[in-house]
Amino acid sequence: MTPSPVRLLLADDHPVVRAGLRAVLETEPDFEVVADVPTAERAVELAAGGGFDVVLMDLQFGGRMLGSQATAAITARPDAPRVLVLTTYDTDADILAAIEAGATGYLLKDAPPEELAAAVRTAAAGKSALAPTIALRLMDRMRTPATALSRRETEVLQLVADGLSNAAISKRLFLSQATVKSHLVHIYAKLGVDSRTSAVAAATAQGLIRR
Amino acid sequence: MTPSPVRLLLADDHPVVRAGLRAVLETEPDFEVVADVPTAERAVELAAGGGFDVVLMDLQFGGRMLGSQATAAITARPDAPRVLVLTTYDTDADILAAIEAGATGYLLKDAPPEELAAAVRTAAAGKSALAPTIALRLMDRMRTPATALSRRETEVLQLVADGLSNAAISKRLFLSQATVKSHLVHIYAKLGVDSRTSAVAAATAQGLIRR
DNA sequence: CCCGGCATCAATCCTTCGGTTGATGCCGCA
DNA sequence: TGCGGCATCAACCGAAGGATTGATGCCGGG
Repeated sequence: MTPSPVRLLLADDHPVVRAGLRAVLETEPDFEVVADVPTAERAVELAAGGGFDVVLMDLQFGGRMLGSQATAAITARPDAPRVLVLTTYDTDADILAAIEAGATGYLLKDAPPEELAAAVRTAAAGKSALAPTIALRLMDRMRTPATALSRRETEVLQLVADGLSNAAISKRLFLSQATVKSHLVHIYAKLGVDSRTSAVAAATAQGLIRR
Repeated sequence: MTPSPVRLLLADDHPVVRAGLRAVLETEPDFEVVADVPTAERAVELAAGGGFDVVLMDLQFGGRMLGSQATAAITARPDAPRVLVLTTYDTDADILAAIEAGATGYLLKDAPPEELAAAVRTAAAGKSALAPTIALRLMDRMRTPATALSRRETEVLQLVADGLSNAAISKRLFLSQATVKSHLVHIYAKLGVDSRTSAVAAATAQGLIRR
């Protein structure tokens, strides 16, 4: 008998990557790449129509909707396909956002083809598929919660990285400057630094915030 | 008659991207993808052996040798193939490094297949092939030298981005703090900002420094 | 040859950032 | 139910960073 194949939807804004994924995945006899789309919006539309088992979703699209938002939109529906996030970078923020959005797995684009195929099968079976690097990262984060910034702290630090002053941040977030400073002090302690610029440097190095 | 095809070497550490480039380029009848390699070192070795017209070279490899170094090594030899740099990011520093290393062209990975093929043909003919975005960038830089940071200024700003204080920077570069501050003032003026953190933000946004 | 940009430094002033201490309310978990 | 983490705010103070002015030597291009 021929088992029913795994039906795939590819979403990535790079034509070359789409072609590469197609080439790599179609060598697997039990995979069928049904469609590939260049935007997150198209992915949501197509996925809503049904007919897919697994969606391979990039996180960074050239603007507009984020991959994590698209992931949330897709997984929110009943009888939704599994979403495998496939991205180049591995910032903590991205990983958590994807997982919270309901992604079944998280892979890096430099993964070898076998790993990729294995992850797709794992995802199709409904099981969680995390790249080894990612898994390690999450373990680390669990083990040392001291390093983990709170939601609010991350928010503040991101604005610092964007070049805002404490005054500007306090206005943006409807806080007093005292609160902003307080958050920063906690951030410094967690990151082991003693200035805003080095906090940004440390956080970007650890992938806690977006560049 | 059949014109002799353009013989290609692909260098990229992402298996998926290599497969994608192969898939995209092999649809062109006048292209022949002779080999693809996952490291810059292998690219230099193979290119040294001859037999290639154009090398498609990634800039970011997963460590060790940089694409720009490999580019320099390849173009340094007599009778070298043309090198087309193909990368995801477009920081000014990367672009200039690649061009100084002797790259014939510079493309972004999100380029559509037609653009890619056109660039390869242009490069094979020995002409310069720059992606529109990149060309614009260079024009901008030429037109407004005010925006261009001097070597020293870039050096200082990079250390600021790394989280160093003025005192630390002055020690690192064997300068007085006055000089560091002076550089910073010029940097602020050129970038149109008024603090170190926003200078870092602006510079990373414009790709003037590494993240 | 001289102008202009780059790199270097000094001295001043003052804004604001950073460190400290201390306090409150809320929520989740044990 | 009470502890601890998170988020919020206040007041204070010292210092680092930023603004300003001004000056020097070097080098390359017009």
